[in-house]
Amino acid sequence: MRIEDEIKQKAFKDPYNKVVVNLLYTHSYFVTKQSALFKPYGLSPEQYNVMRILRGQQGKPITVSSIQDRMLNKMSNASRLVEKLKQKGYVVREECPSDRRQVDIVITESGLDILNQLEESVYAFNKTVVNLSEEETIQLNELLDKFRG
Amino acid sequence: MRIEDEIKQKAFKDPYNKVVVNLLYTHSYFVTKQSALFKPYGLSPEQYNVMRILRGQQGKPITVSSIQDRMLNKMSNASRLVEKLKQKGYVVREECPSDRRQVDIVITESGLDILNQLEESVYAFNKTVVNLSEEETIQLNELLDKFRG
DNA sequence: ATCTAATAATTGTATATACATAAAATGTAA
DNA sequence: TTACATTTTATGTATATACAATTATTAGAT
Repeated sequence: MRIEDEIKQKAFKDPYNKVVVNLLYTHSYFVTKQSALFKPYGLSPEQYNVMRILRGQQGKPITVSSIQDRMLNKMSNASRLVEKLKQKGYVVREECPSDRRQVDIVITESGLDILNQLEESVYAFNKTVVNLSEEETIQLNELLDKFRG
Repeated sequence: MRIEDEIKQKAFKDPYNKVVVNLLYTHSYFVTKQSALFKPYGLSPEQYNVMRILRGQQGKPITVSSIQDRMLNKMSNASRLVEKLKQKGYVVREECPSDRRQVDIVITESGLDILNQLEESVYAFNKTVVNLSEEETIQLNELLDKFRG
């Protein structure tokens, strides 16, 4: 459905102003659907994402600021998010030996378990929710990459 | 820059899983930049959007629930957002005569003023921040529209 | 060695979001 | 009319976000 019809707006000034609204609206559409996926596990989407970052380390510790760098939402608070994951037992936090300012984070077995449990349903959900052919999806990826300059 | 490099992830399972991350990441990239635009005016992006919805009514009142329908973020709280705009003097709220459950909202002169002041810089910002040609932008709009099924 | 600046993480605070519930008004059926 | 469900808005609450400030540590300059 055209974005103009969805939000009942007559027209946009130009494609640039339209695409900005389209990005915001499509994001909201997606995260609203996605939230149901994570809710049963007591994880927020960004918490899931951080767990994936940690798993990608394959046992190697990663500091809080490196997590922050890789997070999808740069403005969120890695320190507090990690604290939430620690409370659930999904990560451990330990002082970095080489630099005592830093804190090393590692995912636990329990964290890996929950990630594996979630993984298949996340993959299936993503494929289902994106109403595009594979070629269109590749094209959309290219345009989004270029969008950010 | 490719999303894999930006978030330092090696690869994605398939284009669908990649495009989901790309959408979230690009959204965050955009709203982070955008926030500086609205801050001097004491408005959040969604507050600006609601003011635009109200202006689109051309003086005709609109109910809180109709505003909610047209908001970009469906989960946000139109009632409280309208209250914030009222506190700033940008909207007035009055009981709907035909249905006393409903509340009619109308933008004020002061609200229209601030909107006009913001408009040019928002248009210019949007055109600048989107690093795409006009054709690519049109294509991205089509793909986002289709994305939502 | 000491002073200063820079960095890493945490904490504080105000606002926003997500979601459930409540309160008021209306519509409908008996 | 009464009873009950539905609709519309507002409120309550827990969590998340945005951003400033603080604390602790390290790096670099003199």
